[in-house]
Amino acid sequence: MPAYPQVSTYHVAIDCIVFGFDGQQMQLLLIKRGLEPMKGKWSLMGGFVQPDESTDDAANRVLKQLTGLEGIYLEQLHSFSAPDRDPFARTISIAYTALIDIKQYQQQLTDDYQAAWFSMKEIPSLIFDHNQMVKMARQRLRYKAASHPVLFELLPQKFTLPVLQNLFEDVYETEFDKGNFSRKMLSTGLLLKQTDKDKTGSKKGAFYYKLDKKHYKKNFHQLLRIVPNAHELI
Amino acid sequence: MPAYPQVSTYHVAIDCIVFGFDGQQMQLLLIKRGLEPMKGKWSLMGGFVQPDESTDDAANRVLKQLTGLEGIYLEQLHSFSAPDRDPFARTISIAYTALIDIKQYQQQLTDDYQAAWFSMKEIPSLIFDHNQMVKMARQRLRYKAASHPVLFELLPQKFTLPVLQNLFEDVYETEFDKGNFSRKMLSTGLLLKQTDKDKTGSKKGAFYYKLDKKHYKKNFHQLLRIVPNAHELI
DNA sequence: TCAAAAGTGTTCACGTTACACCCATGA
DNA sequence: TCATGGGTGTAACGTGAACACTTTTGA
Repeated sequence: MPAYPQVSTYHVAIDCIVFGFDGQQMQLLLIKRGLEPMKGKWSLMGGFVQPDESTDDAANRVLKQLTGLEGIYLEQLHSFSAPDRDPFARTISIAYTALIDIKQYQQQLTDDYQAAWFSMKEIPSLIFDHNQMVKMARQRLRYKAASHPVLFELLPQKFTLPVLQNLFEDVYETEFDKGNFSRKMLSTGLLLKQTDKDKTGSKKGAFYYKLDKKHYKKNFHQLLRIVPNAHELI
Repeated sequence: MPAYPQVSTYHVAIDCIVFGFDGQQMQLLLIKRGLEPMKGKWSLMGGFVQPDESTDDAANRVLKQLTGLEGIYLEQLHSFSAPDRDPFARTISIAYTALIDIKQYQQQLTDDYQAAWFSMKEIPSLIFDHNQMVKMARQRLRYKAASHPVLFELLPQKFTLPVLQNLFEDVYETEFDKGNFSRKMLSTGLLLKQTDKDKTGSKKGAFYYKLDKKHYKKNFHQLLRIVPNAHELI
């Protein structure tokens, strides 16, 4: 491979901050690192970028290895490049945020990677700058979710308004008025009411909704109004 | 330098999307590339990351070389990593958005780099994926400026409300009602009215304002309300 | 005194919030 | 029938948009 003369080269990795939602709380997927240095410590899922792939490709590949899922919602977060972030060798890492439906995630491969879900309040000390990555990912998710309907990526196809509200409340660490929440959410035109109900949460039962993919783009911006006092939270 | 065995390494570069504002229109700073391939074509200012620096460091170094200025507003935009983006050698580039006060920019070094300002409508075809970077930078700037007072970085210390309005109008490619604009802007508490006026624009003259650095953080979020119909623009 | 730009005031409509209320149903 | 959570109604309030109006001053 050609190179620019007298210009250094470095390892380039990707790391994935994988969020899930169990119906009550956001969860973070972590693995036990299988590589020295720091082998056996908790870590984000990551990998090195191959010569024939972009960092997006690499993130998708690594996520498929971990979860068995394809077409996961992925978004580049930030690159981390402190010269000493990996004490063994100079490595620049591009961090990606991934949002997955926790129920879709097949546990088949969990054992291979020793993966586990952690609630946001129980996140252990991670290798390198991974804790910083997680912190940034959460912040960015709040920012993004205030104006884009990304949080639906964390839910199954069918979900109820109370569950959706739980999700928003957990992401923004606040409580919403249920009346206002449901009215605002429905007013976006993004939700299609189903005929069946989820009766696990209450006697009356809550109607299921699906995301209206047709109107997804058109009403993209509407979520700005979902988060009350968004300016204080973002 | 140690390396992980059997893991490829690549060049890592930074590229800077440098925005300025001449009082009427946003401007983009470009240079004529001094390096093969594509020597002599218009390009963003960039450079390779050195072994002892982060990409932030590299961006600051490169910007100082170009403009002679330190402490410029810099923000990481995105990394670009298509395997063939640089046809000569595999290079991952981290793009940075820089906002500078065009009047502070000393033209001393312009000739060395053959730098020139271009209005947004006159941007030529650039090397590699640089046009894509510029496009993304503009989009992100709109997004960011809707909720953070970043556009002030483009103005001199003292500026008038009409000039500020021009800036917002150019960034969002729309027109604001001057009455509503000034009321909203002043209501953030970010602006300190000066006693002197700028009389170049009108007979009456417009009062100068300065940014109130004390309240800068406190009222950070307030700009959410500055852009009317922000949801349609972002 | 007029033109032109800066800046102020006022109205109306609408979105948001808070909170009271009704509904459905399993135990 | 009552407790519980789902869902609806509504009045008070605040904000944003539109636009008419006043101010200032050089020509």
